[in-house]
Amino acid sequence: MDLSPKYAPQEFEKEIYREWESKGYFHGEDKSDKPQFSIVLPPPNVTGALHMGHALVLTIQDSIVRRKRMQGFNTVWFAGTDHAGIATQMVVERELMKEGKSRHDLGREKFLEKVWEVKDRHHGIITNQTRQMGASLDWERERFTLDHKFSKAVNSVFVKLYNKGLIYRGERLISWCSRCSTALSDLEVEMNPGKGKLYYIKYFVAGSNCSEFVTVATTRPETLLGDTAVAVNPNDDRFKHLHGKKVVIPFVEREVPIILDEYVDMAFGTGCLKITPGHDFNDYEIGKKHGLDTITVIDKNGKMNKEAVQFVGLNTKEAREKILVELENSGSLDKIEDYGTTVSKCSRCETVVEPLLSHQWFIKMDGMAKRAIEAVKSEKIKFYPTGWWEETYYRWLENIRDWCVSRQLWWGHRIPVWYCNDCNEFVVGEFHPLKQCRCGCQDYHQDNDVLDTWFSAALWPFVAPGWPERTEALKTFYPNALMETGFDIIFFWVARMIMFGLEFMDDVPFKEVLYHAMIRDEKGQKMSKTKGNVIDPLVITDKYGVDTLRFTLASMAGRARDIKLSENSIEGYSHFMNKIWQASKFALSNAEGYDKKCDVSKLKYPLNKWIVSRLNSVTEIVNKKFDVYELNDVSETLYKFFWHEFCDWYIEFSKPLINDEASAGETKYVLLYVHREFLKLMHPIAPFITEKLFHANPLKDKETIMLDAYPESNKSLINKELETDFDTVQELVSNIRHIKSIYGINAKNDVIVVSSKYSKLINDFNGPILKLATLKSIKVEQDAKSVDLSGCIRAVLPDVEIYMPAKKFIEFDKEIERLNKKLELVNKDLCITKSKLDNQGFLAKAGADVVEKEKGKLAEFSKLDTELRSAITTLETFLN
RNA sequence: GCGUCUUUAGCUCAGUUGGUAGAGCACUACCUUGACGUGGUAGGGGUCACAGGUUCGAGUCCUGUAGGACGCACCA
Repeated sequence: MDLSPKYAPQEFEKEIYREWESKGYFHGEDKSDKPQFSIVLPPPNVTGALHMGHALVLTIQDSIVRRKRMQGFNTVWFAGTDHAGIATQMVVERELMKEGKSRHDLGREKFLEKVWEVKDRHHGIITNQTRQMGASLDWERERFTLDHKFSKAVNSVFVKLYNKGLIYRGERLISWCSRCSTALSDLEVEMNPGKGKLYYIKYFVAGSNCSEFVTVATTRPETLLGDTAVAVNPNDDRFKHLHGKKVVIPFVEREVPIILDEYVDMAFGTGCLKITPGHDFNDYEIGKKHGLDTITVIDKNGKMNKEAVQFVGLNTKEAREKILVELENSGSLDKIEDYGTTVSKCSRCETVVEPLLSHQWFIKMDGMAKRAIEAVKSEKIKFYPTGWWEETYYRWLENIRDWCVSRQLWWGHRIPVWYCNDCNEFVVGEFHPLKQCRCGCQDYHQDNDVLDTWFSAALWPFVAPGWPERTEALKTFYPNALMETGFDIIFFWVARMIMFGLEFMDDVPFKEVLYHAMIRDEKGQKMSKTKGNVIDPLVITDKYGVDTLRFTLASMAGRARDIKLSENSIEGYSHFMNKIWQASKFALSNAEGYDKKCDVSKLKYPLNKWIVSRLNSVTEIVNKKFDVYELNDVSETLYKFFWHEFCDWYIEFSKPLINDEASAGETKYVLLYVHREFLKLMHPIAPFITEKLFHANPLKDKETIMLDAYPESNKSLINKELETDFDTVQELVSNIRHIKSIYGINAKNDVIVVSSKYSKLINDFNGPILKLATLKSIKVEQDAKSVDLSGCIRAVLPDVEIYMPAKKFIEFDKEIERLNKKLELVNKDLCITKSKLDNQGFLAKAGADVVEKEKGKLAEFSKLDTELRSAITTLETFLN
């Protein structure tokens, strides 16, 4: 097969993916003798376009999945997309807004038709982009979180929870977004610090004829219309004379009691707190405790309602301004201070949320939360990276509040509750009730609200394989082996999946959870369209190839919480892909004449033994790191091995062997063999380039690399001694290159090496050393006596002395200076080691192996020291 | 306020159970070496935030201080 001169991924990626998918390689079996590996894709929003976050998810999960598949697991990666309630509805509402229309102009049915159209349009986009990333998802099992069967599952869950008493309908204070016009759960509200003011307002004591008053401090004067009490701390002496009295709320002229509650902080503000149970969560609690009325003064559109006397119809901001003016005029406004406060905003649209009293559906969480905590504590579920998220998870679950699951939207799973048209009694059931109501009426209407998107998402691990049907797939693939997701949705999603999994399957939904980092720009800023710092994965893959992006992301997927991504770093990794391409070209163009019967366990040449040993050592590390999901280490290990061992040393050393008939057959085989095995190791992270090159390798042993076996380390092929020896050879070459570089010697020259220990080794590698160190000849001597040292540049490494006759280059003073520098370094090492060994405490308390090691070092450094000194003395005699 | 994490070379980060600090990028010099200039070779560059403590020995363990990030809860 001819390979193009440069790495050009655009030429083969799409075709390879098509081939994989059409041959059904991604599909796992419902029933199989093989062990299962299952994982669900966190379903992307149907309306979203692929961004770097997706690219990271797909890279990590696909890498893990591909390796497991290669390891022989019956592997399924469940594909799906999310209907994403508010987000999707907003997309369509925005489209309508351009025509000056609202969803109410269309009506529920027509509006939903439109949303489905949008869904169908976008679905193809996001799934194709997902394919483009190389994701080996089981598309045959693809689901949509609002498909028919999913709805069945959702209804069934709702009804079961209701029957167990875990779902209830209640009138409560909830966070309301007036823009989205829906209730939100606690998690969908973001608290941001903001600048505000603290207003001090006088409330006159009833019956005092405006002679007596209390001053309350508030950040939201417009809510005073809904005040139903004023609270003071019972221990506060300043207000003892007012206990039992009432004050008059301005404008509405309502008399409300002064109540006593320890909640009030005497030191803050005036020590006097106005209570508005209808528009503040703390006040609501106090109101409940003291049996106060709850008065709502703001409606669902964020406007003042009919309770708001002369302010009816104004929005809250207008109302505040007007109220302040009037308070000022009447002398009731004491003062205004700047005040740093927190503003609660809708996480979706950033509208300020209003606490509102309304009827909603809630799920009781405490019981399920306890089980969910236990599942992690008992390690039925293990978190990766270890030791990071457990605390956060426990804390949230320990303090969990009931989950408000109803949303006043149209797009989503409609709540399976039917109300009698006559008496308003409701029936909870999976289907429209057939029986007549207790009141005798037959007509029902379904609840208008839908469920929080995360309600259905929480069912994903068991609905994906078929629940509520008891399918074979469900039996095989539940619990999932792994859940992989961003830590930002640990509460939204992970915790809830665990709770629902335990509740409905009586088992954890997955055995391990792997959290990945957030992608940021190179400065650590969040990527956002408004900031203009977005790196589009599709632009990147067009330019550098999918494998480049995947490898970059994998290299950065470490334990860190942030990934700072720059195009620069991506470009760097594209060089690695090119390196693989180029080295492959070399290996493959030299394939002709390889020894077909070669057996890697019976190699003749040390160089070939060495690289096979290294391959197996690296394979061991890669597998170990893969097992604990440290993809950054996997990538780094592969990068270093391929570039700095296979290319820099093995390929270079192999050249003389390839040109020698005696060694050519074996060396060519090993070249191809290591190439093929490397491709397999690399395939999970960089699937396309490895598949492409695999087919070009004559040793290819499967129709696709995807289904080939992932390499296992063969320990009998690891030769640590040889690996260490080879380090010495590398050192030798480096030292010679170093001297030559310093003296500017470019020509081939002669070198004498004195070493009793390594003479055989150096002779074994004679040819390659000559080539890499650019030498004419290398002469190996057992001892230095037979060597004429005059005019030699000298280098010393443990058990090896190097002499380079170079009289015409040598500058004796310069050379002495160089060696003295070396000596200084060695002496520093020597000192440290000596002081250790002189230290009685060290000798007494350190482990024997450590002491031995130090002694070895001492011997080595002493020897270097002696040799360097003698070299310097010799040179000095030349000087004099 | 509480919790989790973080501070190592100019930048981005590794650093296993404590045993003399590493990589990539960037930088400097040299090399038009038949796989690759998207390359090669050599090199410079670090009081491991600070202060204590444990230890024969601390980047690594403990305590505190100061930066930084995130999460949770908030005093109206």
